[in-house]
Amino acid sequence: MAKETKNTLRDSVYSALKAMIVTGQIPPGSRVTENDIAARLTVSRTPVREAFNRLERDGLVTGRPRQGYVVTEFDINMFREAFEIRELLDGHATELAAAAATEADKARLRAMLAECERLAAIPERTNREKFQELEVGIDLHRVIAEISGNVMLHGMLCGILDKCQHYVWTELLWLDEWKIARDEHAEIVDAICAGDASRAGTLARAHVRGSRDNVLRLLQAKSDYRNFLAKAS
Amino acid sequence: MAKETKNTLRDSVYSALKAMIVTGQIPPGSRVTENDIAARLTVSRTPVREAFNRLERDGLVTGRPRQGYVVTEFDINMFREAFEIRELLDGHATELAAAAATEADKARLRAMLAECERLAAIPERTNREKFQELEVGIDLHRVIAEISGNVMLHGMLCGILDKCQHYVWTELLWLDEWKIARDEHAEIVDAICAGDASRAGTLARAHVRGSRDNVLRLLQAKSDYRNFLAKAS
DNA sequence: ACACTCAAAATTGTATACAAAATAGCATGC
DNA sequence: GCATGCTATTTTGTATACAATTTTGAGTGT
Repeated sequence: MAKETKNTLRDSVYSALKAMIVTGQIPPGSRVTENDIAARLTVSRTPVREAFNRLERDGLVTGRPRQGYVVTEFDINMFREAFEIRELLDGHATELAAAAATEADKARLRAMLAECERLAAIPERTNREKFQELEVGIDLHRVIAEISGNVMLHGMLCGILDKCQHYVWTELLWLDEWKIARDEHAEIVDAICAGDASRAGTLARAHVRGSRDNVLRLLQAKSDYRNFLAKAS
Repeated sequence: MAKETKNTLRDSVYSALKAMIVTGQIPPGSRVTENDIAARLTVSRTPVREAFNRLERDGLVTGRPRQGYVVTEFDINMFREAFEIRELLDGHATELAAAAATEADKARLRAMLAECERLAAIPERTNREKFQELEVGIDLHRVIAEISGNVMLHGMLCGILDKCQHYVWTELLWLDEWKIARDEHAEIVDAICAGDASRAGTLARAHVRGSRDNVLRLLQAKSDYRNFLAKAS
């Protein structure tokens, strides 16, 4: 997970809070107070405040003046927007990666695929192992963006993935389209290794659209269910 | 310029600092100390620190622990990256805008074009009026992104434009391709008003590539000149 | 003249104290 | 019983004090 402990408290608090949010330990919609976090991490409020500022800029929490911070809740529309952008950025990054990947890069991607396969092959695996597979699958996209060589593109894509990761986890965990994603990842990596930028990009865009459809279908079902309950009462 | 004075000091400081950086009052590469800014704005260091945190997240300043903040300096490569992303995002946003624009939106765009024309027609205009024209030209892209309806896309594009705006200003001010940009803007707005998403997107992408070429050519010339001087000494 | 060391100054990082505002709870009136 | 208004508590916003670290510069020795 690349859990780097920086030398300043502010960075530690930022990393810790971000991890708690991304992994869903602090669920979306929950109110978070400075004193609370400061006490939990045994630091003063100052570094906590600065961490909140950065998280707000990341879009992971939203804060209104004098009303504190709330872990950002995504609605269906925000997901639609995020995936729309991801299709553009991820597609382009994958094209670039196909043109720029060194042998070491290709080996790295193949290793991540193998790790996914290994985790998928475990019989009667627990949620922990499912989470791990999802995480490696998401990291694959981060690494591809890194290989693209466009640092800004990499940063922006990571930002979007961070914002969605928790939802992707908790939602997709119950879906059974895992093998599809694995196959698509394998195809993308293949195209990159073959240096076929055009094919890699097309595959990546289709993959993002597929993920979007899965997530949106689930969220829509949830929403419909809530409406049904509301009408019934 | 949409100069909104928020109710908290932190936001005011953030806006003020951002404006100073974006307009080049604080030139790129210059070191900025907390005490300095705090004194200039007659506030304590606390809100200044928080503003810095956000600006760092925006990429407008870069800070290393215990070494303070420096206004981010863009090199040629960062511009290449930024324009590469802008081509994707701006192109897509323009496509969306062509499909989503209401009559009020179209009127707004046409008004901005007219304002550009008016500023361009002023005889013997000063730098101030040139700046204004550039600013409206950049704002046009922000507004198009807003009309697209994708809030996240709008936010990301504004972030990129903010980072580049100062450079675009100071560099392009000396170029004479203004009429080209005006004509391209007019064509884009025409396509949007006609509801021709495909054409609007294509035009927008070509326009971004054109801007990129202009900026990169200037920066390259500068860089070559510096190298020439270095070799001569 | 140059390099090196050590101390002093400046600057950031953190904690805490105080002020302002919002929320919550209670009491009062209808 | 419910709504309304006030107070009390909680929580954020800002300022300031202190600690830690980096930078600067003077001074000394070679």
